[in-house]
Order: sequence, then structure tokens, then C-alpha cells
Amino acid sequence: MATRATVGLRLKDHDHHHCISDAIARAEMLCQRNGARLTENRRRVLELVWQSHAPVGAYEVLEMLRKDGIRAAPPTVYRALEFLLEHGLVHRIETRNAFVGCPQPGQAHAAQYLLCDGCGDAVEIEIGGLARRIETRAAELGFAVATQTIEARGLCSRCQQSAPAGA
Amino acid sequence: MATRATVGLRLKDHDHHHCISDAIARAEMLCQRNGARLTENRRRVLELVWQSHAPVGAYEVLEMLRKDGIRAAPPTVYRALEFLLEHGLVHRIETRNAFVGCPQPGQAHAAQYLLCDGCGDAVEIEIGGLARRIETRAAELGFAVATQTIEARGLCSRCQQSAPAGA
DNA sequence: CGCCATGTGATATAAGATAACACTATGGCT
DNA sequence: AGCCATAGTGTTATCTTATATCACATGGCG
Ligand SMILES: [Zn+2]
Ligand SMILES: [Zn+2]
Ligand SMILES: [Zn+2]
Ligand SMILES: [Zn+2]
Repeated sequence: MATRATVGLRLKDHDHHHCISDAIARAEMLCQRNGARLTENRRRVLELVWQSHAPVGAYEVLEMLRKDGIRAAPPTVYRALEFLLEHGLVHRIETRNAFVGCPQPGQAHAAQYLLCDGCGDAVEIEIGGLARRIETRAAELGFAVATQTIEARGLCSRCQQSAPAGA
Repeated sequence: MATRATVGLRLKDHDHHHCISDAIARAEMLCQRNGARLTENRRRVLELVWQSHAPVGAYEVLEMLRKDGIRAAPPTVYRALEFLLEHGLVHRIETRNAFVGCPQPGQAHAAQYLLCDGCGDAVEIEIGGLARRIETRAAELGFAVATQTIEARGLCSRCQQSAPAGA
């Protein structure tokens, strides 16, 4: 499959409950396959991260947990996020100090993101050969790449229309 | 000139004072040309950021300022950094919440970095066509890119040798 | 049963960044 | 010179993000 992402994923535009339940289903399969334990806490945090397609901060997750009546402290959330990161179930968006669900966990991939400064949505893309290109150039300089962070900020098509000129 | 960066820039390996004085000289020229004021504070912070080729945190700069006998508070540093960022004199390394001097200020460029997890050095590179490639792919999805963040973490050649296996 | 590994709860604190307000320096103008 | 507007600084307090630490629980296993 090529990049299956669409841009400007407003929650109203699609059955987002599917996004969430699919994500949980994928996570359960993947954890079972890898012998990892998707505990209650971890599952809940993953669900909360998937509440939207915009990256969500750790403390926002914490707020949501508390609103659900769960007594939680920062480490609760960070530990769950750490687990989810390790298993590729979420990615960290460095330019926002926030986290977003990965739509294709399990397949190794360098996460590449388009981040809309208007609506906040993050769209994970994969530009063919891009990661390879960086590794190759780094190797020429004797540098061994372990992880890549590629984030492009700007405006999605919808947000370009809403805020066209120097409004 | 192609990428003139070398990797693994230990301070002992080269006359780093040149790196610093060159950076200041470039900054002064550039500010004069742009009608921007490189005040004492800003110049000092730029110098401190250039103390090494490893990105330096805002609070490290603050520490250094204080050791130089200058009374400063966080906003002092952040304001200076903001100015330097605006004028392209430093770049922010998102994966480290830190700042590093730009070796080619004045020329618009999407900063791309190799970040060594061993020695901490940051090497700015420019992979031909990479930025364009991302913009093009984004445009196909209707997304207008404003800024890009490209950071590759790993080990420079020297640090690969020092820490070869699972040491 | 005792032991170890993994996960959790709770408190405190570190690290990074900004808000707000008062004051000063600078340069253009009359 | 005196005045003004703008840009820059000092200071304090606060906010946001992330970890360290220690105590407790749970479950597998010799
Ligand atoms: Zn959705
Ligand atoms: Zn948008
Ligand atoms: Zn140098
Ligand atoms: Zn190194």
C-alpha cells in the first residue's frame, strides 16, 4: 500500500470510533504476538491518545484519565507512554512534546509527519526512499543512524482555506 | 560549496576558537545587513552556544552566563535565543531541547542534523533535494509545508569505535 | 513457602519555557 | 536640548514537561 493517509482528518469527517477500536485491536494482536502485556493502564492511555488525530500531551492524557475517575499521577502516564513507544504503538512528536497513535504498528518504519498548525492534526506519511537517503548520506560521513525524526509543520488543505492570507 | 561538515568534531581536533570568532563575525555582518541589533547579551549567548559543537540547553547557557559574573534569569537567555533563531544564527534541536550555532546563517535552508548519542556533537548537513522532496509529497496531499525538522540520531564514526558492541 | 521480575501508586523534584510588569536604552523628531 | 516611540532588559512568579525514588502488589517458579 502506498501512503494511505489523507490530510485534514477532522473527527466529524469519518467514523473515528473505528480508528480507535482498530488501533486497540491492532495493539492487542501485536502485544500478544510479542509477549508484551497490554495492561489496563496501557490500553486506556492508548485509547486516550487515539481520541483524536492531533498529538496529545502527557498531561492532557493525565487530565482525561482523571476525568474518567482514575487516580493517576504523571509517572502513570509516562510509563504507559514509554511502553507504547517501545512497541511502536504511538510516536512522539518532538516539535510538540506530544504523542500520537501509529496507524501501522508492527512494521518498522521511520515515522514522518505532517503537522498542521491550524487544526493540530498529525498525519503520518512515508516518503519512499527518504529514510534510506538520509542513512546513506550519513554513512558517507561515517555516521551510523539509529533513529530519524522527520516532522513538517504547515497547514493542511482545509486550514489553508480557512486562514488564507495574512489574516 | 557542498556540505562542508565533517563528523565527530572534537574540540581538540581543530582550532575551535576560529569556529567561535567566525560565527561572531558572520553574525555581526548579517545583523548589520539586516538592520538587527546584535546586543551585548545576544552576542554573549551566541558565543556560549558556540562553545562546542554539541547543542546546549538554555539553562546551560544561563549557568555559563552566571559563571561569567552576569546576573541573568531564564527570560534573558530565552529572549536572546529567540532573536538568534529568528535571524538563523542558531537552530533548535528538537530531540534535545537544545540549541546549536548555524554554520551558514543568512542562506535560507532547512536545517538537517546528525546527532551523535556518544559525544553529543551535532553536525548540520544538507541533503540535496530532500527538503524539496518533502514539500512536493506534502503538496500532493494538499499540505503546505512551512518548516521542516530533520534530525537523525546515532553514532559518529569516532563514537562507533569507542563503543563498538553492546558495551 | 521464599524469591525474583514486572507493574503500579504516591510524593517530590528536576528541567524546560513563558507571563507580566516595571524600567532603561536608543534613535528620530520638533 | 526636550520629547516620544520603540526595542531591549531585569525581576519575579508561574506554567509545562519529565524523572527520581521508594513502597507495595502480583504472579511465575524453584
Ligand atoms: Zn480517526
Ligand atoms: Zn489543519
Ligand atoms: Zn569548532
Ligand atoms: Zn560521537
